Amino acid sequence: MMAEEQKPLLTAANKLREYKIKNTPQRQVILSYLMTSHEHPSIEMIFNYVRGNGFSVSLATVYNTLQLLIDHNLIIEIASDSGGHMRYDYFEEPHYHVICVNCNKIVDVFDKSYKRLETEAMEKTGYQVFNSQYEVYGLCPECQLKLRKEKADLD
Amino acid sequence: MMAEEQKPLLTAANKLREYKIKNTPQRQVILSYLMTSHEHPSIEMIFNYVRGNGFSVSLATVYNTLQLLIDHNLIIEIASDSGGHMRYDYFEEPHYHVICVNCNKIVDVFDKSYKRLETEAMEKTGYQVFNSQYEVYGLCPECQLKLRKEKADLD
DNA sequence: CTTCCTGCAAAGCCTTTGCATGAAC
DNA sequence: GTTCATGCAAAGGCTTTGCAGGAAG
Repeated sequence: MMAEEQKPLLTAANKLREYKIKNTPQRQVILSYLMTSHEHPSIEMIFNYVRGNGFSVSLATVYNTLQLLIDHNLIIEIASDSGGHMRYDYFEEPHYHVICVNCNKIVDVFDKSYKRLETEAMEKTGYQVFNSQYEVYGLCPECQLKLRKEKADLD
Repeated sequence: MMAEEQKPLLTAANKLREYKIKNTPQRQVILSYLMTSHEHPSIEMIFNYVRGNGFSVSLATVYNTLQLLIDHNLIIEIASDSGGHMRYDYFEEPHYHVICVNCNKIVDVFDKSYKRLETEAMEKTGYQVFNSQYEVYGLCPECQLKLRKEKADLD
């Protein structure tokens, strides 16, 4: 097992140091949650996670911290549409998201080929491109079953 | 010149009829605005546009109408990030968006090759895919100049 | 004639802000 | 010791809701 997986809080602390962001317990917990879970959590999930692990935190701090991490390009914001709540994701390896429109579960696909379009975008528009995001919307396998069953029950 | 370009309100009315959506002046104006302008307007821009053209409308109706059009897959919502305001776009021909992070201008690129990834997403995740969106973030040519000038003025 | 859209105002919710305390470096 | 993060509570802004009147089909 890799050291990083054993001490996520330490890994997060190091990452903060690397980016010259002042280390606080709240920031370490929030970042380590984003780095290790693959839940793409919402603000509320993050807030509950931090408190649930015995750390004090306020919503204001969650908002502040997420904005800070976004500004440093450590994480990205995902518009999860149905429900209208933003979700957050540690973004080291380029990947795209497949989002369930029913339960909002988000799955990663680690294929960065979509990044190739950044060049085309630059050439066709003259924009100086920094970044791009690809998102796919559909129904996850569980929700496909659930909805099929609900429909069957109506018959 | 094509007929559609001459009578945008009529075209919008027909589109509503085609989708079996009850025709009202507000809906016609909103849809025709989205179909003809390439501004990817925000809620507020739509509200002002409708009133500016001599039609009565309330914010509640703008929200209702946009949600209705989204539910019928006539338009899509774009998360324009900086500023946090949603933008709306008539979405007939598949295309992706290049968004200026400084002035929020959104430009279309009509290359649907990104849609090919939907198949991969389906195979890799088991999701039943409906839809996908690709967005590129950068600086538009005008803002590149503006920011370069501002920087020069500091010297 | 029935359905259901509009628009107002109120309610609701999420996010941001200001400021005092206290922690990080 | 200085800087700056935290957290509370209050303010702010956007979006939704309920309901009465009225338009669309």
